[in-house]
Amino acid sequence: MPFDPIERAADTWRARFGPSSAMAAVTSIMRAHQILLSQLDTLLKPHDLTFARYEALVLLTFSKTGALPLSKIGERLMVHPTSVTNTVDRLERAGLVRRMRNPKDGRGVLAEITDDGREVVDRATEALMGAGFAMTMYGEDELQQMFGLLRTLRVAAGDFGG
Amino acid sequence: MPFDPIERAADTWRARFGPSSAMAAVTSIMRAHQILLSQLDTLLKPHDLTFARYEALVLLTFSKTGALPLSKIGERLMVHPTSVTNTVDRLERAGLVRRMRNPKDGRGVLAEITDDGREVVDRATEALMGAGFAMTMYGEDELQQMFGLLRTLRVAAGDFGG
DNA sequence: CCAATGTCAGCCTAACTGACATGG
DNA sequence: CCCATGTCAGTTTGGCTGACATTG
Repeated sequence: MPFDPIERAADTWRARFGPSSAMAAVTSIMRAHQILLSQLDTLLKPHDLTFARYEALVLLTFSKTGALPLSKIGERLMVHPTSVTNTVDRLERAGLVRRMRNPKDGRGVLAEITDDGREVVDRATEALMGAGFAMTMYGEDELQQMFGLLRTLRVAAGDFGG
Repeated sequence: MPFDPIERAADTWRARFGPSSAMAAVTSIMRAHQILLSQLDTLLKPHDLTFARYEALVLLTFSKTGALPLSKIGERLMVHPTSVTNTVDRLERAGLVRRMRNPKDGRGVLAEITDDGREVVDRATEALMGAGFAMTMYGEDELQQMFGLLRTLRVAAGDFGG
């Protein structure tokens, strides 16, 4: 591929419909997501994790007791309740978390990370950090710039602050 | 949600593992993708399109004859051959494209956009542009900045230029 | 009685693997 | 003969809706 397909599309778009920078930015985000997910999942595959499951495991290691209500997990990772059930199901089948009744709320369920889970997440983290999260083409300032730019989108979507 | 969950995770991460800006940037891209896809798909739903199918249709309108080999579509949109087959299947079932034998290569198949397809893509484009591609929180300079930043990632992934 | 939590069944989308038929 | 193109079957993943039981 000798040319940038997104830039090419943006040029055609501009000639046809008008301003195209929003379309080019959106398409770039879509493609960046695809690239990163593919590379991260490849790094995580030897540990039998996907990025979604890895994120859930890391979140559990961040809590004092290693356990969180499923509702909290969904809130923090911003995923649908049924997706949390699904993710925890898979982690539980792999022996990386266990479900417990929430002693403080009979309606709730806690996901608690197991010793195996802690080992797996440590090794997976090592792999991801060794690969610089597939972002080694960026300098520190660029990474912060990207975080800042995208935060505008997240705020507008009502992710937080509100 | 009173605080930024990604920033919170980055702080915990930094205290635990060290530098976290790569992780924060990656997580931001993942979330941005999720937000945009949800909003764009909502805009496209009345037209019975997903963003992936919309992109394929637009690509066809960009070609002189309104037809492209499936292999070309996969290359431009950077998706797997079986995904192209799947996308074209759905578009064909909806009557928006039709399959034709490629006169220049007996192995190949062309997807050609139909008159219905052109009407649908025009109306869908109108909807997306009316909503500013869900990027109205950004100024022109920020959109270009984002495109430029993400291009570094796409180049590193070998998307083009080589 | 209403709200919150989580599960379940079921559906849709997209991506992938491996196998395969066809044609250059 | 090898390569390219596209399809097919089957698997995995995640996201969603709607219904439901349980508990606060």
